[in-house]
Amino acid sequence: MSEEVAPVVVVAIEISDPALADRLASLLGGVTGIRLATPGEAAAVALVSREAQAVLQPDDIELTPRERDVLVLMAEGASNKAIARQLGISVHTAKFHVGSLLDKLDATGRTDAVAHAARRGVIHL
Amino acid sequence: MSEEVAPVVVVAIEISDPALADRLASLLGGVTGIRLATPGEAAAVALVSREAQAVLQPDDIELTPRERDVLVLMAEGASNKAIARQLGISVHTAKFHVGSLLDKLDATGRTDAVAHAARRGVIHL
DNA sequence: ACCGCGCCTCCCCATCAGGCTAGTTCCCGA
DNA sequence: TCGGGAACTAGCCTGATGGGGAGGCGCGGT
Repeated sequence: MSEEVAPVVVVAIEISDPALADRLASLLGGVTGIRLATPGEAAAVALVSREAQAVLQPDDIELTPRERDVLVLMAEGASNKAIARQLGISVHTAKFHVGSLLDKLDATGRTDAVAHAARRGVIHL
Repeated sequence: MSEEVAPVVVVAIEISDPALADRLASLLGGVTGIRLATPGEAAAVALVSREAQAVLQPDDIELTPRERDVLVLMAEGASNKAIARQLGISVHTAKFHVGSLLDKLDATGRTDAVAHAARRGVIHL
């Protein structure tokens, strides 16, 4: 992006455990002198898992079966209309499920929701 | 948001560069929720140098620098307005870049674009 | 000098997205 | 038997999204 005058260390979080990764991200987010690497960005150092995956089980966010259906279709880039058609439901219902998905995944939009879900291991891209 | 009894994450610093290691140690020392591992202690995660790890990016889809910037922001769920603001460009230009991104990534929408990019290793979530 | 391309700006416009309130069934557990 | 949650449907509405065209500026290669 730009030359860094201040010695800010860019840290990439590369941890398989979504919950732990999330926690570290929020923990490090507010530290001055450290910046979390944006996805795809080259980082100076990386945080990697050092222990067998024992810390926390990937806390499966409690999604209803229907929400999972909607989520995978969203990850395919399907619109609400497409979701409705492929699931045999109305667009309103599709939007309903998307809405609660955004809520549960703490996302601001469907793109954010898919990214969050992928990061936290709820789905695989 | 619920407050969980979050255990302190033990972080080991395994970086060959003494200056960088030192700097990270002091930066992380004051972060609540994180404790630096004493030498030999079992740590949940480790900070490692990223330069050693080769950047494996199989098929780099030819994206312009600006498109990469936009893509990264898109992956974080940013709207065109947010992209424009964070990149210091107009919403129109943001839409322009998003448009060519959709084109190059063969996506039907921004969610699809991010999913494609993640799948093809252009970015990692 | 010329062209192509990255990058930027602006316009219009149809559609989509997401938040809102408000219903309906069905089924399970207290 | 009476909730309550899941699943579904619906309307309304504002803002976001994405496709289209039409330019301008700077740079590097031919």
